[in-house]
Amino acid sequence: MNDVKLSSVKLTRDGIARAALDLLAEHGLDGLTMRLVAKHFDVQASALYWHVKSKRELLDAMAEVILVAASSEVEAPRQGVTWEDWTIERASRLHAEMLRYRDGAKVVAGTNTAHPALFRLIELSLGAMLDAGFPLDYAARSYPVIYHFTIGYTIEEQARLGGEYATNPYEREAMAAAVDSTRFPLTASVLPDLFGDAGQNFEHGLRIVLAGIRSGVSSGHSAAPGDT
Amino acid sequence: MNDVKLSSVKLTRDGIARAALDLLAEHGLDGLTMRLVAKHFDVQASALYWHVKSKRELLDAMAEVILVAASSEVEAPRQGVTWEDWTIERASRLHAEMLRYRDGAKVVAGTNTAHPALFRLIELSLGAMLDAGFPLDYAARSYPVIYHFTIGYTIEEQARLGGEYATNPYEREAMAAAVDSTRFPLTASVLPDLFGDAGQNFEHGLRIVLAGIRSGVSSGHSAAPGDT
DNA sequence: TCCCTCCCTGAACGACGTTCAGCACTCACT
DNA sequence: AGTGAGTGCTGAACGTCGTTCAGGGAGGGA
Repeated sequence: MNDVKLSSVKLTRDGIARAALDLLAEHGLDGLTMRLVAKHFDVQASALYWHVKSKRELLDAMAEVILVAASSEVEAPRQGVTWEDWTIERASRLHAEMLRYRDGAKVVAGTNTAHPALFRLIELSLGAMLDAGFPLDYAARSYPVIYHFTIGYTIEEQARLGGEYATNPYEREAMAAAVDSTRFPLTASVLPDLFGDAGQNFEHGLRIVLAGIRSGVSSGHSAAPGDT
Repeated sequence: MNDVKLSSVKLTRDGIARAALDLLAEHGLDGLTMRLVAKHFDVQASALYWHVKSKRELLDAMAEVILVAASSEVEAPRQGVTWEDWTIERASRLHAEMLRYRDGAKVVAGTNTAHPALFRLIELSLGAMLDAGFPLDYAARSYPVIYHFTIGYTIEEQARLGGEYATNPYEREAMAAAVDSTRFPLTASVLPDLFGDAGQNFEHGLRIVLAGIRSGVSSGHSAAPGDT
């Protein structure tokens, strides 16, 4: 509704990033301009450059807000909680946190963030995997799979939520019209499952990944050249 | 080297997309402008708008080129070839095709493409999974996991390859300096595995996903409301 | 010959990211 | 009280971007 002059709050790097994330909902990633963010604070666009070096850095700060929100206040799995359940909860939280903002996954994807909260999450995850019986180097090479799947899934999910195009090409009818059901009968019969609006598909994928990790692939095990 | 006036080839939507992909290598996604693409053809930028409705559509066309290149000339797995090996080859090809162009994964991620070659690939994949013994609805909900992981992995991989930042924050030293090895000893000891330049990490992740699919997760099975 | 369609030019528009000189204001230090 | 060094912002400007649009030349069918 009212974007303009909401606050008069002190400008900070973090505050700017949070405001930018809120503006994302209404204007999308393409519509997110420096001037728009500045207007939110009732300020000139150039004022932002005192707190943020560039728009690139602003986007990084936005990604950091999401990632930190998803990883803060995490504790190691309590006794009785399986590694699987604990991990699903962590990944689901990241999923939900990206979903809160339009194009949230695209903001996070491929951005560099070196916040301690993230390393803490990784540390706890590795620890949990060790406790679950995995070798450390196997855990280190397998843990990112969860993250990568989460990112990839959420990007696709948010692309389906639209905004990008005038008429959403992921609409049930549009998809059904695009796929020739005589050439591709299997595909046509399971379109809702493939490009699912089901919502539980994320957890389904997550469980697949975890089961895969659990099943313990033994490919070329080259131990890291460090201490023995 | 020489970007300017290479061709005098007839302008087509497809040709423009291919040229844009080539220009991506040198200029990156941010540096890819309509005027730049136009200059490659020795033409005014506005000339492109006869063949392409907008830059958004150009990006879609670029994604289509990549996806079609990765999925064309695919045949069902030949006898004796396991579903796993066949799938790994398919995913690796997509991975390689995105890797050919800088920011290739970001171009593909979340873009809508309705080319028959893609549906054909999905159809063949579903068929292969049926032959491997999976129920159709399970296959339909699990197959995208492979795609999502591939996208997520490659985005992160290309982000590490840099361009985005002046000094690459993924450099071995930069990362090592960022993580406090007394607070996060596990993380610090396996940094190369986590943010691996190993190269074989992609296949490792792929095998995990496939093992997970094979292991057959049984979560809330809500059969698609269609034919029985 | 005229006309129609196909492609492209050239100029322009508004908006974008970013820079920079300058101005008020705060606050420590003399 | 006076001063000087930051701090945080204004207002104007620069170059570039995506996109639009009137117009024009080339070529083929009538």
